[in-house]
Amino acid sequence: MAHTVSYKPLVQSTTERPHITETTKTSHALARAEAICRSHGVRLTRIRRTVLEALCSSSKPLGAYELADLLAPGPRRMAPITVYRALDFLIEQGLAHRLASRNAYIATVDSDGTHEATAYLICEDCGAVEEASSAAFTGALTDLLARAGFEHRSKVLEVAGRCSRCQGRGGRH
Amino acid sequence: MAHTVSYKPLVQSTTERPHITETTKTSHALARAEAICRSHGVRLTRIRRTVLEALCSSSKPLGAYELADLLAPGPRRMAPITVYRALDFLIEQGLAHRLASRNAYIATVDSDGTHEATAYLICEDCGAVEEASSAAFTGALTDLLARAGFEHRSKVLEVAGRCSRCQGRGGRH
DNA sequence: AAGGGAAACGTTACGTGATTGCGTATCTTC
DNA sequence: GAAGATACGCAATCACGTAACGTTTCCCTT
Repeated sequence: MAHTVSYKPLVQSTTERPHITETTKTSHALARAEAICRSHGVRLTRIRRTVLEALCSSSKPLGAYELADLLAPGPRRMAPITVYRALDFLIEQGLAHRLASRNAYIATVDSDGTHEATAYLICEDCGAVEEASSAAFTGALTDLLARAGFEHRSKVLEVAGRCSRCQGRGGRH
Repeated sequence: MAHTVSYKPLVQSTTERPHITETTKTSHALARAEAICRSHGVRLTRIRRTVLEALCSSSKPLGAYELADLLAPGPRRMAPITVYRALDFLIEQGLAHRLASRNAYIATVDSDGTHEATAYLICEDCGAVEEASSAAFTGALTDLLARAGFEHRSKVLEVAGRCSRCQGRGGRH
């Protein structure tokens, strides 16, 4: 079956302002993903890879339906379930992350297996998201959980506000 | 117009295991809510109060549609938008909190206006949620944000796992 | 008390995010 | 190359949240 995946280079929509060319970042992340999947004994199929690529090359988190449109534009877009399955896989492997407060997904940047607590800083102006962590923060959170006797499985630390770049640009547009 | 609000005492659904009788907690919270609303110059209407009561007397977070059913059971349940409006109000006043990772809502316990960072510990076994915070945690997060030059507006700090009580009960049921 | 403006609520419909169920294809292993 | 497991296709549906617009209630002023 031919089944061409009409995948586009994912230029940022022209209404956005791309910060940097993300090609390098993307290829790095992909190489890392390949390695991780090999070591985990799981398959990074074409769909999963294209979803990950899309997440990597976007400067902002993407919704599942947005991904569906990006990966197979036009009237016959990818079925939601297909995207969700790919996302579930990527999240399980620690390659992507779900932003619960946004119903959107981003590629994980760090994730070197270091068990650091990561806060996601979501800019409400430009939509960009950056990961932030520190030893003090990780320590304090770990301590907090220990004292509560809580056995954590997943942490969702999301902070909404304005990134430093957008603060410089005066009031909210 | 008669328009009786068929509000029931909100006994927990019998399939759940209520930890304690929450009546005292609820009345305390309601008194506090009244006071806060008076001081803010806003109105704690009947709908808003009943929604808050429901949240207080529940041992686990409630979804908006769950609330709609609780507050007006039967075929003619409360319209979603009504519940959402009440929830928006309660959240604005700091009386309730939205758990983004769960699409559910809980009554705020602390909220003495202290600007502490609060983590919500969500037990995946029993569904209970507890608030946790510490000076170290607040400090570390504040520091993290400052160093990133990030101006925060709202924080979502949710940790999923198993509470101390459920860990005692062996493997996940 | 009458009136006028704002806030709260009712009703309907809709948009988006996410999942269920089931069948088919593809890969892996022996 | 047959069997089992994994991944994907397809359709329908559920769950969460919001838009738009009209009506009621409250509160303040006159």
